[in-house]
Amino acid sequence: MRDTSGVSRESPAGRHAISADLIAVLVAAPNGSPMVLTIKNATALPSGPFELGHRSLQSGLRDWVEQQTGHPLGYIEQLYTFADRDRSSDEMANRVISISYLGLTREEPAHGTPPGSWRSWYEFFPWEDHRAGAPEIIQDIIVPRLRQWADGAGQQDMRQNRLRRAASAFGFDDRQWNEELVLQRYELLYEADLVEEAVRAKGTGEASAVPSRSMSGDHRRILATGIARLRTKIKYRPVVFELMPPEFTLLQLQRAVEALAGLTVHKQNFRRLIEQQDLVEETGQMSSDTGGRPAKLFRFRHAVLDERTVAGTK
Amino acid sequence: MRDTSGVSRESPAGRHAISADLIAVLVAAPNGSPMVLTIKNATALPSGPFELGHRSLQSGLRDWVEQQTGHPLGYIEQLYTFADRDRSSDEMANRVISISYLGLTREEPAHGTPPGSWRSWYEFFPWEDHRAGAPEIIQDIIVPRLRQWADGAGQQDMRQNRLRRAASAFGFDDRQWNEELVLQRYELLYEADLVEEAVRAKGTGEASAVPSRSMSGDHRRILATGIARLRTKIKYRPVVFELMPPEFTLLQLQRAVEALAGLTVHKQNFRRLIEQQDLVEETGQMSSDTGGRPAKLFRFRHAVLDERTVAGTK
DNA sequence: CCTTATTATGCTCTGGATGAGTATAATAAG
DNA sequence: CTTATTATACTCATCCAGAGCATAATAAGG
Repeated sequence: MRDTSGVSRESPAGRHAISADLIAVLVAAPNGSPMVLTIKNATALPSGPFELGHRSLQSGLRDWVEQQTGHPLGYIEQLYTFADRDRSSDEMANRVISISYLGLTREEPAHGTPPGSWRSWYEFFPWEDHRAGAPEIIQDIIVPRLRQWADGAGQQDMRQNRLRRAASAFGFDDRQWNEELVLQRYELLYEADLVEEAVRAKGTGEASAVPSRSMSGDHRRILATGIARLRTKIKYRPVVFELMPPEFTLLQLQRAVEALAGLTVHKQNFRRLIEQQDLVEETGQMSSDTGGRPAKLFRFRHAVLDERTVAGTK
Repeated sequence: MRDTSGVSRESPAGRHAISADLIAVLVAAPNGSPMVLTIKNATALPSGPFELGHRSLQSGLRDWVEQQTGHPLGYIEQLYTFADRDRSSDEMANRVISISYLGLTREEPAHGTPPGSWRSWYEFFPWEDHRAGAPEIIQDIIVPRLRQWADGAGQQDMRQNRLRRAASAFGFDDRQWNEELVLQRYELLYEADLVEEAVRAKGTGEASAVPSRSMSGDHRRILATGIARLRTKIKYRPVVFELMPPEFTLLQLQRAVEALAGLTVHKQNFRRLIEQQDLVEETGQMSSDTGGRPAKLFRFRHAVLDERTVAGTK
């Protein structure tokens, strides 16, 4: 605090060498399924070193992703920067700072795209998809094991505390399900040794993780952070449109929102909200893809972005 | 994307050396004035190198701040990570990544505390304080200069666009003032060369900055980010209490919220909101400090934090 | 003692947003 | 020509936030 301000920075003698990584949570939502780009057989998020040549972190990520996927990145947002010591397995000499980003892209690349591949994010978080009601895995597996974990606590008040946190995260004991608590839920499961990563890291003997696809390192945690951020963001900023094709029906838009939120919404109310906010305009075209009455096609009104501080959906 | 996952990370050969800085936006709000800790005669935010010895970024910042200020840090939140090339003046050889944090502390240090000193954040952003109505600086200086700037644009649609953005940021042309747009407003003024930093960086000849205290580098921008984050956060998380003494009256609490938001709130509605959310409990004591009917003293109910996903104020 | 200023606190009214339901229109498929 | 499916228009009740009115409790000044 004394002598190092941001600008008249002295020469960095005495500082340790640190390298920086970019990690991306890349999201697409083709026909109402929320996909995330993974590598290494769906065990890791795409990442790469931050090169000195880049103008900024943001542009470094954008260049790198567009080069790799061949698709433009619609929206980029920084998620979080990690430098925890236990992140890199055991190398102490050189420390890695990981800067994670959320990126939205309009479509998944058509051509095969190994080595990266798109996965539904609910493979990693099966308890997060409530579009067809609360998944059975919650009542059947998660709740009993969390109760067990709470009972395992020493003192009375710690037991109470664990139970309260579990109930509020997973919405039992007449608590309401809150779709935004993705990270809290993952962290709770981690703390209770109910995800594979926790068993692996802590070396706890009896592994009884909740069935779900795990990732290496803390990548699943980063993914949880990205999903949580996106679920809150769509409520007050019109970012869903970054995932939509140029023209779409209102039902397609609704399906995309539902895919992200993991919840269904009331159709009529959804339309009322969208239209009264002037987020979209008719193209004049109709779509009759899936049987039933043909739907009007809409496009996003880009003008709203600088018209006012714009609200999102739902 | 091909071969660098987060975990089986190969040795960092070929990567360039990078060093990391922590920058803190430290906020206190003694008797209803929002203060930020500065150094170097209020031209910079406190910052320091990130050492390898620290367990994590967060704990590194906490250790460092508590050691420097002698006061515990109630709440810490990461703001943003910068690595723009133009941040460090001209040294290209070694690049600095700056990780900025928002920290809330309960009181300003009693003893003198040079070299750091607390300043009202409205010295840096005089246009942000609307507690006594919209400041004159907006109508008298900012709006005309922004109109001038918009008129200076080449094409018609660019002129329109600039005007729309200005009106939405500063709430003129019957637009509503939105206290959360702190960063947008600063960036707009920067773009229009109306803050000293822009004149300095771009070397634009005629300097006609809006009167306000500037900072070195992009520190004022970081401060704007912190204020904006805090103004949104108090609406859905009970973080104001991190700035309050253990016991306080409801009016003191209201004054703190108003100081942060830069707005006045309806007293009765504020109290209704606080009490119906069970955020506070009576201590049984009364305070008769300032004349008038004595007020009940309250304390924050820490239990609410794990009871449920808790809302904030306003 | 009485008036005034100041603050705390209780209560009401109103408009808008939100959640949820009902009804009707337009198409395809059998 | 019936059924299934989707789009789209209304309606209704509830909740909440903004705003105002009224009253209680104190200090200070005449």
